[in-house]
Amino acid sequence: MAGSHTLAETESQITSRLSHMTLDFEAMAVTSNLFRAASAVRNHFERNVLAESGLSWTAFVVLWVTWIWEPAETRDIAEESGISKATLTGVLKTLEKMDLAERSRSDADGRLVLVNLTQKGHKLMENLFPAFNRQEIEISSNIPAGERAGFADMLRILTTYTQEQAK
Amino acid sequence: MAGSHTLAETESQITSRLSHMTLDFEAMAVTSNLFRAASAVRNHFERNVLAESGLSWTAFVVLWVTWIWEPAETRDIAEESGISKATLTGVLKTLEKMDLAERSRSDADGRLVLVNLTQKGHKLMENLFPAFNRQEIEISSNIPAGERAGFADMLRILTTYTQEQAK
DNA sequence: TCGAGATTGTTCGGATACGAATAATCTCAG
DNA sequence: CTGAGATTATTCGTATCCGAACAATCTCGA
Repeated sequence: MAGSHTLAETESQITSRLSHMTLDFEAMAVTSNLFRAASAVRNHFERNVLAESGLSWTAFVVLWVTWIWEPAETRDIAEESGISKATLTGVLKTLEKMDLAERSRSDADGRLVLVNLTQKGHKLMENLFPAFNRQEIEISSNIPAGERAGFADMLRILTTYTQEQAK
Repeated sequence: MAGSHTLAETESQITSRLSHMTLDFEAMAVTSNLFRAASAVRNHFERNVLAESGLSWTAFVVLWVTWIWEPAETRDIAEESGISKATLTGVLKTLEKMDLAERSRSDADGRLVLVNLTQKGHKLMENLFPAFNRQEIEISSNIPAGERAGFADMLRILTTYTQEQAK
């Protein structure tokens, strides 16, 4: 959502379309900006950090989660990555094809599948993750230092609330 | 990214994996929470507002943008919706199949395609959008009223910065 | 006028995304 | 010990999603 129209233009258009209604533009800005920001930041990472490694955003997140919790169970990876198990199966296929991760059956529970990074996968993450964090610092630097924690808190509040509603 | 692990657990794991590096966890929290929040809020909308209409998130956004700027040029819809032109072609096919939108060639410029909502599309949006805004208000109410505008501002700052970098 | 270059929407190939159905495995009450 | 029910990863069908290649159309200098 990287619109070329200004906020004022958009509000004006919306008002003319729904002039008979009362709308909360501030609430609209909160969610609208949330999606625009997430999309823009994600594209930024894909272009500036992930592009050269040939990883998609999701593939990187899966690789990252696996790297942190290795050996990781697929159900946990899916949960932590925010994707369905069905999607994860496909992403793991891609990562195996790239020789970055590998699957193995759990001895303790035959239903479970454990995921590990290959040596190539480890090497990649040891370079990629610091590069990622450098970009995170660069991006965060646009928010006043004193407000960063509060900003992160508000984001977490939104996450918690919407997830709570899901139950 | 809706993890079951606590922030402290994750930080501890990361530190043990990259103990030889200095990482900025606050910057990490900013971007990480941004994606979690966007994902959670989007899922919330899909379940609570979009599910009954059978619209995907993207299909709704495209419909919304078209509705506001109608008749809308596809290049603008793609830009405003944050998707590629290739993706838009597919989504428009879906919307046409659902009899919610329709395409037509521009008389002034034969390369352009103009998009309009059908009567059914208008009717849907006139019900859907207010319902959407009600949810936006509900979600935003979790952020103190005095901080909402500042929060939206910070999100916009992130969007502007990362898009600026793209040039 | 005309044609090289720019712009636009579509197609194509491949990856991501999910819900539902499925097969394999485990649990645990009886 | 056993089998009904629960849990897990995969497969299947369908819809996104994107970059690259493409065809149609427009622009504008010579």
